[in-house]
Amino acid sequence: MKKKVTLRDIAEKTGLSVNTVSRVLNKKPYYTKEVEEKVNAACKELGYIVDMNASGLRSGSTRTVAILYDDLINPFYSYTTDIISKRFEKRGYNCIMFSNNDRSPYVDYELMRSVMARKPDGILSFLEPAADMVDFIRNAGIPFVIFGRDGAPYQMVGVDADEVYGGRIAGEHLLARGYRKIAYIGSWHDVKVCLDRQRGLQEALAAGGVELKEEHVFYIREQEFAPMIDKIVADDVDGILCFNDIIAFIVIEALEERGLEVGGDFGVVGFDNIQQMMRMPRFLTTVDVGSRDFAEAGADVMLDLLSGSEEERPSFRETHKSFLVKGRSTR
Amino acid sequence: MKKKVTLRDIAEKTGLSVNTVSRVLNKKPYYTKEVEEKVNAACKELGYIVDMNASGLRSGSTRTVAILYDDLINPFYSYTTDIISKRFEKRGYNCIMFSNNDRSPYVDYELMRSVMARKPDGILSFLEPAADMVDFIRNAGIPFVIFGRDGAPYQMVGVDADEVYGGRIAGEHLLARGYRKIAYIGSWHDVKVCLDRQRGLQEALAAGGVELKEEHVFYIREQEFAPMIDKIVADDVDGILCFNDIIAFIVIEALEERGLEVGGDFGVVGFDNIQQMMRMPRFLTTVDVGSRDFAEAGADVMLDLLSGSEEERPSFRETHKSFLVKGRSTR
DNA sequence: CTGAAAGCGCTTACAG
DNA sequence: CTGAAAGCGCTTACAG
Repeated sequence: MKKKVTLRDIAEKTGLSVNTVSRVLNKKPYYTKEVEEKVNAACKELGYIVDMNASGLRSGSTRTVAILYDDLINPFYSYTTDIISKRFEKRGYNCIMFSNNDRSPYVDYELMRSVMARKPDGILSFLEPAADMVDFIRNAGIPFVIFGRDGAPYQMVGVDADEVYGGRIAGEHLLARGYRKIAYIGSWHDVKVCLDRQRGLQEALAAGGVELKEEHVFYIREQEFAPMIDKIVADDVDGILCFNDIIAFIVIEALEERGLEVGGDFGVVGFDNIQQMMRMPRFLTTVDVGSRDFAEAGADVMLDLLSGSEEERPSFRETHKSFLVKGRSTR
Repeated sequence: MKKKVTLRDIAEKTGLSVNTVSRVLNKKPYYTKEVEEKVNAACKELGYIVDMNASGLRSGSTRTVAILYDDLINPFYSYTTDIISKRFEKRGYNCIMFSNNDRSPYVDYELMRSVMARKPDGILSFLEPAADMVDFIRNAGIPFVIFGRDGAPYQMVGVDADEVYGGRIAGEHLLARGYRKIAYIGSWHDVKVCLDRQRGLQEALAAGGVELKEEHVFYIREQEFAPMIDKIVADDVDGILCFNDIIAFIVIEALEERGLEVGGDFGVVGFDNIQQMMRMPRFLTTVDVGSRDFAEAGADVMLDLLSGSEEERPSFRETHKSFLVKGRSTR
C-alpha cells in the first residue's frame, strides 16, 4: 500500500513550486524545456497520478460524462454505449453509469440528483425526461443529449432516427408480404419513440387500406402477457410489429408454444437488428436504424457541446435513414 | 443556469454551521430533531445536492467502483454489467467505465493510470492483469476483483466459473453426439479462461479416445480468419467448440457460406448462452455458466470488500456449476 | 517564466 | 450537542 504521490511531492523533488509542476503537467504556456523534463522525470520516478476529483473540484470540469440508461441487456443500448463510451474515453472523458434501477423509463428527480452529485460535464441519456423534469434539466446548466429519442418536444438536443419512417417501412413490408390483420406490441404507451413507430405502422397500413385496430395495440411493460397472446390468437392476427427485437423474440416464443409457426402465414417484425450486432444468423425480420453511425453521431454531438464555444445551442435532430432487413420471421 | 447551492448556503439559511449541516446530512450522531428538520427543510427549499467530488476528496472515499471491460457488445459483459452496476447503485456506489479501447485483453499501466486518477473505492475487472501489473495493482491499495476469471494465478480475488469443467461438458456433448474430428476456436492464446476451456475440451476428448490436434486449435483474435476456415473444411473437421457464442455465430456463418450445414453432421458449440439473455429462440448449443447468479456473486464479493473490516482478505474462488444447453447447432 | 496565496465544497479532528 | 479551523489535492488569479 504505497503512499499517495501528490503534486507536492513532485514539487519537493524538483525544487519547483506546486504551481509550476501543475502548469507543466497541464501543458499551460510558459515553462522552459529544462523544467518540463525535470517534472516529467520526477513524475515518472515517483509514479505520480493526478487526482481528477481534486482537479475537477477546483477547475469546475470533471472530465466525465454521465450515461443514463434503462438496461444494458438490450444490445441496442450496450452496443451503442460501447461505441459512445470508447469515443469519450479517447477524448479524455470517463463515463459514469446511471440506471433508472427499474423504476420507470424516465429521468426523474431522484436520478438527476444522483447524477448531479457527480458533477458530470455532460449527460447522455437513453431515457426521456419526465414531464416535470424538463425545466429542471435545462436549468441545471449541464449539456444534455437525449440519445435515440426525439429532443424536439423537450426543446433539448436529441440524436434520433426517424422512427415514424421506421414504423412505416415495417408496415409496408408486412403488407407487401400479404399480412392483413396486424398488431403492434409496444413497450410503454407514453414513450414517444414507441408511439412514433406505432404511428408509422398505422400510416403504412392505412395507405394500404388496412386498419390498425386499437384493440390490437399492446404495451408489453404495462399489460399482462398471456391475455395479450390469447387475444392475438383468438382474433386471427397474422402479422405483428414489435417495438424491438427482444420483444419480438418473446412474442415469437409464445406464439410457437401456441402452435403457430412464425415465418410463413404469421409474420413478425422487430426493431434494432440486434442479430447483426452479435453476428447471429438472420432469423428475425427487423428495422435497422444504423446503430453504429447513430452512436458515433451521438458521441460527436456531445463532444461538440462539451468543447463548444457557444453557450446556447439550438436543439436539433440528426436523422438517419432506417432500412428493413428481411429475415425468416416473415415470408 | 442556477447558482450552485452549497453547504454554506444551507448553513446561512438555517443559522447553523457548515459543520452541523454536514453532520445532519451524513446522519452522524449528535444533533437535535429540531436541527435536523431545519436542515432538511432548507435543503429541500434550496435544492441542495451534495458534491461527491468534494466529499470524496476530503473523506477518501468516492463511493465509486471502476468497471474494466473489453467490450459491451458481447452480452456476457453487458448482461452481467447491468446486474452488477444496478446492485452497486442500490448500495450508493456509482460505476465508472473503463475500456481497454481495443488495445489488448489485459489491464495495463495506461489503463490503471486512468482508473486510479478517479480514485475509485474498488475495481471490478473483466480483464486479467498484464503479468507486469500484478504487483502494481496489489500495491495500489484498492480492492480488485477479477470477474469471470480465475484470480488464483495472480493471488487476487476472482469470481469465476470452473472453466475446465465447462470445456469438459462441451467436449462430452460433442463426443456423445458422434462428432470425432474436433477443433477449438479460442480468442487469445494467452488468456487463461480461454485455455481452461480448451483444456477441458481436450480432457473430455482424451477420455473418449479422441485427440484435439494442435493444428486444430485456433485463436480468432490472432489469426487470419479465412485460412482457419479453409483448414477446418479441408481437414474434414466435424465438430467445433468456440470460446464464446459470438465466435460460434461468426464461424457458423462462414461454414454455411462454404456449403456446410451446421446442426447435422457438423456440430458447433459455444459458451455463455447469450440467446437466453435476449430471449432468443434456442439455436446454438452452448455452455451456460449461470450468468445471473454469477454477476450477483461478483457484486456481492466487491461489496463485501468495500465494507470489509478486514484489511487483508484471502483470495478465493466462487465456483458455479456450468451446464450444457442443447440447441440445433449440434445433432 | 515562476511562485505564494487563495479557494473549489466538503469532512475530519478537535475544542467547547 | 454545536462550532471554528484545518486540510483533502488540485487549479486559478495574481504578483513579481
